[in-house]
Amino acid sequence: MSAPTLNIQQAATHSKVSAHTLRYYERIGLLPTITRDSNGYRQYSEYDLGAVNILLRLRDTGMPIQGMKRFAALLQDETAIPERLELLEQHRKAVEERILELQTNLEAIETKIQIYRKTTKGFSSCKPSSK
Amino acid sequence: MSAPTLNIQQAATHSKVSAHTLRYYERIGLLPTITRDSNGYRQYSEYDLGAVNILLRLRDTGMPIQGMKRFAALLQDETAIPERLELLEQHRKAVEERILELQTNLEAIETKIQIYRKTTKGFSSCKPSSK
DNA sequence: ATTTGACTTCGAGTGCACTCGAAGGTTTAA
DNA sequence: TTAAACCTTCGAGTGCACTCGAAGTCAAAT
Repeated sequence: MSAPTLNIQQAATHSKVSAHTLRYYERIGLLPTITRDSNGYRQYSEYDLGAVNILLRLRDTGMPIQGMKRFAALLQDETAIPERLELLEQHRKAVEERILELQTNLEAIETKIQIYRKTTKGFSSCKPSSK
Repeated sequence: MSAPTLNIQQAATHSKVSAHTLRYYERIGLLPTITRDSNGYRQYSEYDLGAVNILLRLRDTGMPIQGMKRFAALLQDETAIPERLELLEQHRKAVEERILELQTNLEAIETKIQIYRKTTKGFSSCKPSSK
């Protein structure tokens, strides 16, 4: 058995993005390795799906398209493992900082929630007794 | 002593946003309580700065402008404490989910980092001995 | 008296990341 | 053989959240 390939709709379903987005990513250079069948239809290999997967992880952790392009370029250079590592480690740091920032802001919101809870508690204490 | 007010530049510096953004927020209805001096200059009260602060917390945790508008409207209704509470609690849930999602994606990225580290380790083990 | 600099409104422009739709080619099923 | 259900390219459109700049007003300093 040869390596199975997926068409664009299957790849889209598998990766949880739209086919439109997969075409867009390819045309801006994020996915340079997608091959075509005799009709010009895209064929997504296991490798391609892996590339889509990591790119979406980067996107979903806030990396802008420009950063994703840099990583995609490094994926094309098999000797660029240290550079990939550096990019990912820098990004990991950025994401960790982003999580901390979210947690800080979340705490401020929770403080506000507590204040509002006390306010409504004050009102509810005026409710008539059960008797 | 009367309540001190800040001009737009001071408010911007204090809140870490641009004066442009403060005017934008006001004109889209996020800040309906800003008063003006005799020249039409904006005066930011303590209350206004508090409103800006919570709105920015909401923004920085991913709430879209539409949601911020809803909260700003509730701030105008002093009887709407339970509604404010509900909005903030829903948002808190959304932020907690976002943090979990970030952590999941971060783990996937860290797995990739580990793989790359092993690859480079393989190469570095070919280094000549110190003797 | 005039220059500096901070403020005002208003509408237009920017950057990002898609998202869509038109026009056309191919395979599949009725 | 013709209709449906895919796929293709291409350029244009969308939504979001600002961001900017022009034209004008006003107060303080030179």
